[in-house]
Amino acid sequence: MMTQKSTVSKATEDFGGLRMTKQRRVVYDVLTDLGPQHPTASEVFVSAKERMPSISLATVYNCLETLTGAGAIKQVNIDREASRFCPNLQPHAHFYCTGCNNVFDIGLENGADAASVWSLPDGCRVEEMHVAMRGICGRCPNCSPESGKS
Amino acid sequence: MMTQKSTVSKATEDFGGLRMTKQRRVVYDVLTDLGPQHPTASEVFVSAKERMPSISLATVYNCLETLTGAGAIKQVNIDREASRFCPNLQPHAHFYCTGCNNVFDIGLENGADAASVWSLPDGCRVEEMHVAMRGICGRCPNCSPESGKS
DNA sequence: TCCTTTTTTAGAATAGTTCTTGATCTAAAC
DNA sequence: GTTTAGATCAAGAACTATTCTAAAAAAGGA
Repeated sequence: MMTQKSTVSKATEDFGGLRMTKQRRVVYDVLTDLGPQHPTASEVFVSAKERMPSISLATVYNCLETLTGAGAIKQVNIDREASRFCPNLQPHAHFYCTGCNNVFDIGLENGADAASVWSLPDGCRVEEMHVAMRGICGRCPNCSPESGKS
Repeated sequence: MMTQKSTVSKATEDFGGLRMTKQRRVVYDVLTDLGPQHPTASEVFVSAKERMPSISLATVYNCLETLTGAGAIKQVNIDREASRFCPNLQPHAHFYCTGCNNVFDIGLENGADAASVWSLPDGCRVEEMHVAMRGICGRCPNCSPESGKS
C-alpha cells in the first residue's frame, strides 16, 4: 500500500521547493477557486475560514506572502487599496473598472513586449513590471455602452 | 501702479480653477524643486516646514490631494510603500531601483502608445494607466555594471 | 521517542493616511 | 469698511491594512 518514498513528505507536497502545509493549501485553493475575482487578504480569510475554521488572519497573510515569494501567486496593488491576490502567472495587466468595481486580467497582444513602448536608459534591468489601468469595462449592465445612451 | 483687475484674486492666483493658497503654493513649489526625487508626503512636509514653519502634515496631505485632483501633480504608488508625488505631467512610467532606492521617470518611446501592447476587450475605456517597474538602474555606483565585475 | 526547526495563532503594534472639530482666511455682498 | 458664507487650515484622534511578537503546535529527522 505504501508508495515509494520520495523527497517529499506525506503530509506536505512539494510546491516549488515550498512546504505545502494544510493552511497554505487552503489559501492557494481559495485563490484558484475564486478565480478572476482578485480577492483581498480579508476576502481570502473569509473563504478560507469556511474550509478551515481554525485558520487565522495572520496565517492568511503569512501564506499569501510565502506563496507570493515562491512565485505561486501574484500580489496586485492598485493605488493604495488593499492588496489583491491573483493565481494567474502569465504576464498580464490589471484593469480596475470604476463602474462595477471589478478587476480584470488583461493579456498582452500576440508577441507584444510590455516594456518595449518605454524608453529605458541603457544598462537598466527591469525585473518586475506592474501595469494597472482604471476605467469603464463596458461589460456589465452598469458599464455597458447602451446604458449611456438615451 | 495697480494692474488691471482680472478674474483672479491678488492673493491667490488661479491654477487650473483651483484656489492657490500659500500652503498649496509651498507644497507645489517643494515638489517642483525636489524635481525628480519623487518625495513622499512626509518628505514634502519636512521641506515645506522649512519654508513655512506653521504648515501641518494634515495640510500637506490636503494640498497633495487637491493638487492631484486638479491634475497639477501626479500620485505615484509603488507596491504598498508610501505614496510619492511627482510634478511630471507627461505620460510616463516609474522605475524603482532596488539597488539605490531611487525612482526614475521613464518616458514613452517616440510615437508609442502605452496601451497598445495590451489586448483590451472591446468597449473597454481606459481613463488612467499606472506603470511601475522594479529593477536595477545601472546608473549609480551601487548599480553600475562595473561594480558587478571582478 | 526526543530534539530542532518551521509554522501557526492571537493579539499588540505600526505606518500611512483620513477624519473631525474648531479656528482662520477669502471673496463677495452689503 | 463690515458682514457673511464658504473654503481652507491645524492639531490630534481615529482608522485600516499590514506586520510584528511570543508562545503553542506541528513537522521532520535522528
